[in-house]
Amino acid sequence: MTRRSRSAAAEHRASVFKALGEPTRLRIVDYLRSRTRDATGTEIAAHVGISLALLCHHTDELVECGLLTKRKEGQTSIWHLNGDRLAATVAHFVD
Amino acid sequence: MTRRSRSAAAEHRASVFKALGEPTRLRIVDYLRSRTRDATGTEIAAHVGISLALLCHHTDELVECGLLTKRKEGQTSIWHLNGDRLAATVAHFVD
DNA sequence: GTCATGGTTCAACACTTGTTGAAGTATTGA
DNA sequence: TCAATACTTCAACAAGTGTTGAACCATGAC
Repeated sequence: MTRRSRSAAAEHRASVFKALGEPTRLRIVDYLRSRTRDATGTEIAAHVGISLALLCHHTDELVECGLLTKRKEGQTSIWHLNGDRLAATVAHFVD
Repeated sequence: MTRRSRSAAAEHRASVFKALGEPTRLRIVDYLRSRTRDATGTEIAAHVGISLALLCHHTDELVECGLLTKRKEGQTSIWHLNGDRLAATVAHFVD
């Protein structure tokens, strides 16, 4: 691994931690982890206790860093937690 | 665990992730992890490539969330990474 | 078509954060 | 005592962030 790609990897790892460093977003991730199935926007918003507008803002960040993916079914958005990405990021700190 | 302490724990977990979510701080933590011994302020600042003033600012945050502890030997500050705290925080995401 | 539902985008705001350079403090050596 | 070292604190600034409410856009039911 080159110096450049190593630091790029560090930047990306930091972006995941940054996303997790916001209590509301951490609750979104925790909620998705606690379920076995993916969740709709309204489900998440209701569970976390925030508006859909705010949910959109936070899910944008979580998608940006690769922690969440979205698919649309009709008018409903369905969110999927990328567990591998999460595991890979924290794996750095596990011996 | 009560609802209150559970959310307090989540807040604290978020504060650790927030600290790790800044590339410069992540590099400080990575550097301390890569060493076997604790490091002085000048060592860290030199390795990470930042001023002592900026290092102070970032170490404050890392101490605040319990990731780092400091001891003084004369005029030198020596930083110790709290590996247990780090492991405990990310353990949540490891099955 | 009308209406409700579920989501997205926008503008605006207060607040926080990373960074810099300069000034200040404490310790050590000559 | 003088000077150097190793931080620490301060003030200031630009940039970014979380939150809100309103407006907007699709989709589905009737």
